[in-house]
Amino acid sequence: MQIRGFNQFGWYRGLIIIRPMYILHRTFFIGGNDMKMSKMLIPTLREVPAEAEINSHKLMLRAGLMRRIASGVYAYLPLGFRTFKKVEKIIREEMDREDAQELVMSALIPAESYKETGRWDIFGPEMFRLKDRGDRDFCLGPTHEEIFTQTVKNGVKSYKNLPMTLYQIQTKYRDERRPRFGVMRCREFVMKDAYSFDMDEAGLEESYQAMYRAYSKIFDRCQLDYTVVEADSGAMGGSGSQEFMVKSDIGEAQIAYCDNCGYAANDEKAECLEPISSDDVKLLPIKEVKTLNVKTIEQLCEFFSCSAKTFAKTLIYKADDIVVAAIIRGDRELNETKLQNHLNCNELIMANDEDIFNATNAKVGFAGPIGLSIKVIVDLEVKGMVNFITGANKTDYHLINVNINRDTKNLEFVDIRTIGVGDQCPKCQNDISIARGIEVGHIFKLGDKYTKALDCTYLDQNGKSQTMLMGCYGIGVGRTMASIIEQNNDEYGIVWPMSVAPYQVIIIPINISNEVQATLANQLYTSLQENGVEVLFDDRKERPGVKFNDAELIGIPIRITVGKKAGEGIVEYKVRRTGDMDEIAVEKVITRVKDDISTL
RNA sequence: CGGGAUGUAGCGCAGGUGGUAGCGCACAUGGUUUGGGACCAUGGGGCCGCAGGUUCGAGUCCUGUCAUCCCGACCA
Repeated sequence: MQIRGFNQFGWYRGLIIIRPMYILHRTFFIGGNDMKMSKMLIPTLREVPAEAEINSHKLMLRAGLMRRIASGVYAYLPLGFRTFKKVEKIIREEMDREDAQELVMSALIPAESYKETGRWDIFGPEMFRLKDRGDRDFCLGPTHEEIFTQTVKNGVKSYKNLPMTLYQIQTKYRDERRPRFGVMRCREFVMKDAYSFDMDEAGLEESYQAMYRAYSKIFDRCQLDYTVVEADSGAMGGSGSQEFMVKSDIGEAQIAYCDNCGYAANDEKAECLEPISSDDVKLLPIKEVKTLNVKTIEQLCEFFSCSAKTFAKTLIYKADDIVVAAIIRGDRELNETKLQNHLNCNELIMANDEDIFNATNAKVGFAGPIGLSIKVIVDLEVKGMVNFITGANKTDYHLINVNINRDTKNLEFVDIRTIGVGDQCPKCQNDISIARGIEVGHIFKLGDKYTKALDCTYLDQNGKSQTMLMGCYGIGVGRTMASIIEQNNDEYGIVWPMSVAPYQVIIIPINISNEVQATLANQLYTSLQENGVEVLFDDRKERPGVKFNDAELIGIPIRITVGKKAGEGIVEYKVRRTGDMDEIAVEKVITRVKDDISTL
């Protein structure tokens, strides 16, 4: 199927016009010429706006990098936009190095594109939807698998053109239920998304590894401390995916990692091993116990005066309208991703009171594995539990001394719990550690999920039609920028790595009204600019303290102060990150700056 | 979507029991200052989120609504 206005020549013509404008703007013009602070929009704040909670968000507002437009929608101000463009530039360079081709798709997308793969419905309320004047459905693109696949389908016919990786750096729209933490999780955000198209598995693997290399270099160049973790690929299908996680306490994802063997995985994905059961405990006969109004695990612990580990809790879920039961040890957390993958369903929600009553014949709080007629999935760990307590499927009753192998049959045993502290590494059995991370990048082997649905094929050497295999790869640009701040700040403000600093140097004349200082500072400013250094000139009629504080807040790596010794041709040179400070002759500034730019 | 909180000047906040809206910072002008967020004087800036209601009178009381943030649920 062809999208209107999107035929083979249409999109190609579009590229010719749009791409040069876009690239010129974003790649080469990091900024204008006059970098005098007295005329620039850098609205720093002394106090933290009430809207911000985490460090990076507070600092981005205080340093005048951005402002909120609506919940989850932000504007980047001049200083913030410079860093933003630098991150984009790094991404662009590393993508290009791996022979990915840049293009730009539209953000406004007709519904048909998503209807064919079913995602028009699957996305649900997370997709921003709108209609044109002819009442046709459109959306603001949340992600572009369909569009890229269609474009490649129409533009690539032969094995001779493969493999091919395309990417764009473009604004995405997702109507998040709860935007959070400034640009970390927002509703309008810029994403670098790339899509690879290959002939076979081996090719996909190669394209995937190329992106792995590119991503590692990108985050290295941003000086981020990150880990690559195994990620869940269930809902998207495909054969594997990894996330690039920036270690941070404010991260929304939990990572399970092993210091011994290097295993690291998102906790949605991390496997839990089946514990070795000991057989020397005597199995006792089942007994029914009246537990009037004792429903929760806490209440049960108190009632039976024992720990949560002696219970098996039964959770009732609705998987695409089918009611199922999931059983895990009382103190464990159910991993909904694992359960959803096992059930292979689109939607998994906790059942309501009515469904629970119909399924268990009892009020909420008294469900158990024995006598249930619905599908029951039991966590591997429960297999080894001896004489445990569980609901009796009868209001106000529990059963004690239940043993799953003895007392039930035909249940499915699956790993459905979330890994936690005290668990073992699935690879080497050492103790696993848990940390939090911010997902800044995700690489994904999609396989034929989209190419098959959209019939994206090529002709092989034998003239036979084959389905292409696809990978997709995303980086959140704003999120990366915020993560850099999250990992690089101190009590005074941001400490930008040189590679992404909005300016490399800031010149501060102590007293701009002093002619000697003003002249020297101006000369220095001009000669640094002539030498290709990105320099900010604080020519404001402010007291020194104000300028120093602002310079530190906005995090410029090198500060040059022109003060008392201006007459002798001596200035003060300070490195933001280390705090190292010394006085040097003006003539030596250029060399020193160039040196520091290449090493810091 | 459930729970909690907050909306008063650009930012941070104060405004018992109703009586013409204030403070600090920021901003403008003049002056004195100039190596770590100066001081003095003068000045500008407000539909107290919005809409109803009660009242002679509402920032304050009542109802509704919108927005923002936090916790949770959810999630390419």
